[in-house]
Amino acid sequence: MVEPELGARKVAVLRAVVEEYVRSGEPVGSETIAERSQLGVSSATIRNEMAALEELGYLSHPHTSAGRIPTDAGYRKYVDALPPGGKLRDQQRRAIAGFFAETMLDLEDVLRGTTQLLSKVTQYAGLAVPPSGSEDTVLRVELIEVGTAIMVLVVGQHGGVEKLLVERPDGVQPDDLRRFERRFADRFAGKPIAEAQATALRAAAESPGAERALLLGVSDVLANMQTGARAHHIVVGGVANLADEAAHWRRETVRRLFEALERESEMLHLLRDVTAEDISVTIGAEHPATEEWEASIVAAPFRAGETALGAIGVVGPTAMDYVSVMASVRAVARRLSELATELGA
Amino acid sequence: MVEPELGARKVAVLRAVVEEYVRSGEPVGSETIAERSQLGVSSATIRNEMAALEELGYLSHPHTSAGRIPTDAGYRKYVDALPPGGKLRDQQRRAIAGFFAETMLDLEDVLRGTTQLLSKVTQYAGLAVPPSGSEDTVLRVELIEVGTAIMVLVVGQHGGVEKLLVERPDGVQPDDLRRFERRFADRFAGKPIAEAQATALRAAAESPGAERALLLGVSDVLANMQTGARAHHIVVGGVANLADEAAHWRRETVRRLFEALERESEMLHLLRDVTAEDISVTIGAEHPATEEWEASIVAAPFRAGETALGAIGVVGPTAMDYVSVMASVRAVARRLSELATELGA
DNA sequence: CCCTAGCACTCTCGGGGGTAGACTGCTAAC
DNA sequence: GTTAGCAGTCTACCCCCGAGAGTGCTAGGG
Repeated sequence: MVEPELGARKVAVLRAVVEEYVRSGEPVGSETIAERSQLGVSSATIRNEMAALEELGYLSHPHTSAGRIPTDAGYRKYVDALPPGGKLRDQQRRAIAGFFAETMLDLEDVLRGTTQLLSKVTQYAGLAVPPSGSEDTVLRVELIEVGTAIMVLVVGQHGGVEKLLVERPDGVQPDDLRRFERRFADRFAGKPIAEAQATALRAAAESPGAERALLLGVSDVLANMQTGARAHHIVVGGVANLADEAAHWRRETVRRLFEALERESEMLHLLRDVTAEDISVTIGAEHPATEEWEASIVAAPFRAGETALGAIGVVGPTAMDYVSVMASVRAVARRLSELATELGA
Repeated sequence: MVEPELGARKVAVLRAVVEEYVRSGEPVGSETIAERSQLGVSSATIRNEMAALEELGYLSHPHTSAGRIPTDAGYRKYVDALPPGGKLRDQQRRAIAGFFAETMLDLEDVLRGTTQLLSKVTQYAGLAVPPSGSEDTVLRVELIEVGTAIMVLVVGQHGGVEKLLVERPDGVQPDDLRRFERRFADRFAGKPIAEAQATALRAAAESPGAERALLLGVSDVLANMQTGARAHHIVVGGVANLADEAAHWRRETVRRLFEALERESEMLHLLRDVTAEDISVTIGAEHPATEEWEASIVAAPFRAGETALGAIGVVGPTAMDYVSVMASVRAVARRLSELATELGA
C-alpha cells in the first residue's frame, strides 16, 4: 500500500477534527476548527484541507450540509501520528497509583480490580486476559478426598490453582492416594504444563484402573490450566459504561457488544494477539470482530520478568479519547508488570 | 393492609391485560381483551372492570385515549393468583434436561452454565449466588512455596478451594512448613469455617513470628471462604438480553441495571434473602433496589440435602413472562439441588 | 341488577409543509 | 497559497392537522 505522506497541516486538521468529534459527538465544521485550533488560517483554508482529507479517505460526510466525521482510517492515521509518550491527567495518575499501592496478592483479584480501575479512569469498559498457563510449570499435585469423590488439584509455579473432581475409583484407600501423590510428584513436578500433560496421558494408558483414572484427571486439570477454565475467561469491568457512553451507539450495537463479551472466545483471540507488541489499537473495521460493533480496543500485554503473562485493555466506541486511553492502558500495564514480576520473582 | 377480595372476572381481566401487555409491549385496550379472552362479555363490560381495577391500583393509564398497563401491584396480584404448578414449554424442558445430562463436577462451572441456561431459556438475564461457605467445614490446609511467597490453601468439605499468598516469614524452611501443616491439620480439620477462623486468629496471637504470620494467612483465607472472594461474587449470564429486551427500557435504566450487577452487593442481599422460601418474585418498586431500574427478579434457592447452598434467579423487565420464568427457575433450581445433593453426599 | 350498544370526547401518533440554520464548494480577489 | 463572500444544499425542527384508538357515559334490554 502506498503511504500518502500528509502535509503537517493536514495532520493538524485531522487531529483537530478527531478530538473535537470525540469531545462533542457531533460532526465538526470548518468554522469550529478554524476557531479552536491554533492554526491561524481561515475556515476556507480548513475547508480545502478537509476536502482533501476526505478525498484521501480519512474523513467523511454524513450529508452535504453537515460537518465532517473521521473514518476508521482517519482514527488510524490520527493514532499513528500521536506523539509516543502520552500524559495522564493528575486524577488518573492518582487513581492508578492508589490502586497499586494497595497490597494484593492474588492475581485474579488484581485483574478484576484492574478492569474496574481502567473503566473508572477511562469511562469505557476494562478488559483483562489472565495468564494462559502455557508458560507455567507444575509445582505440586494433590489428591484429596471430597465426599465420595477425589479432588485432583494442581498448583502452578506462578501460584495458579486448578482443580477437578473425579469419581473415586473402586477400592482406593487413603494410603493409595498418598502413594499416588508421591509418584505424581516425582513424575510431574517442575515440568512445563504441556509436557506434564502429555506425560500424564501416556502414563495413563499404561497404568492399571485406579491409577489410570487419576492420571486422566491430572491430564484434564493440566489441559484446563493451559487452555481451559480460567484461561478461557476474560475479566470484564465497567460494562455499564458501554450502555451509557452509548449515547451515540445504537441499541443493537450495544447488544452485540455484550454478546461478544460473553462469548469471550473472539475477544480472547483479539487480546492474545496483542501480546507481541507494546500497545495495540484496533479500530472499527480493522478487525472483523470490532467492525460488527463499531468499537475500538486499546490493549497492552503485561509480563512477569521476560515472560508474557496476559493482556489488559479497554473497549469503547471508535470515537474514543485515544490519547487518554492509551496513556492509561500503558501506565496500568506497566504497573501490573511490575507487580507480577515482583510476585513471580 | 386490607386485602380487597377481587371477583373472579376481575382476576381474569387482570390476567388477560398482563399477558397481553407482556406479549405485545403496548397498552392494552378493552376491545382486545374482549376478543382474545374467553370471557364471553362485551368490551363495555371489560371497560367497567378495567376502570374498577384502575381504581384499585392494579392498572394504569398512560393517557386518556390509551389502553391500560399493569402497575407493580397489578403484577403482584397476577403472580399471587397464578396456579402453583407452572408448565414448561417442551423446548425449555429439553434445554434444561440436556444441560443437566452433561456431567459437570465443579460447582462454579455449573453455576456459570446455569446462568447461561436460564438466560437462554427465558430470554432475560440469569443470576446465581454461590454457596457462602458458612455451612462448610475445613477439609485440608496446605502451605505451599510459590516463588518467594507462601501460598495458604484451604479445601472445604464441599470441594471449595480458597487460597492466598502471604509473604514468606524470615527463616522459614520447607521442613517448618510441613510441621506447621501437620499442626494446622490437627487444629482445624473438620471444624466449621467460622469456628476454625476464630481459632486461627486466637492461636495467631499466642504464636511466635513465623507461625503467627501463617496463622493470620489461614484466618484470612477462612474469612474469605465465609464472606469474601467467591462468595461475594454473583454469577451473571446472558446480560446481552437486557440490552435487547430493553426495547422498552430506557438507556439510563439499562445502565443502572448493569451498574447494579457489577456492584453485586445489593443484588447479593436481594438473592440471599430468598433462601428461605421456595420461589420468590420481587416486582419493581417492591424493593428499593429493583424500583430504581423498573425490573423484576424471580429467584429460588438450591440446596444440598437439607442445607441451603445459594440461589439462582432471573432479572428482567417488570413486564416479564412470569409464568414461563417461574416455571423455568423452579425447574432449574430443583435440578440443581439434585445435582448438588449428589455431589455433596 | 347486570350487561351491552352506541356515541361523544380526548389524546396520541404520523405525515406534510415550510423555515431557520449549518456547512459546503466555488469563484474571484489579494 | 490564502481568504472573503456567496449561492446552493440538506437537515432538523416546529406547527398543524387528521386519522385512529380507546375511554367514559348514558340509555335501553334481558
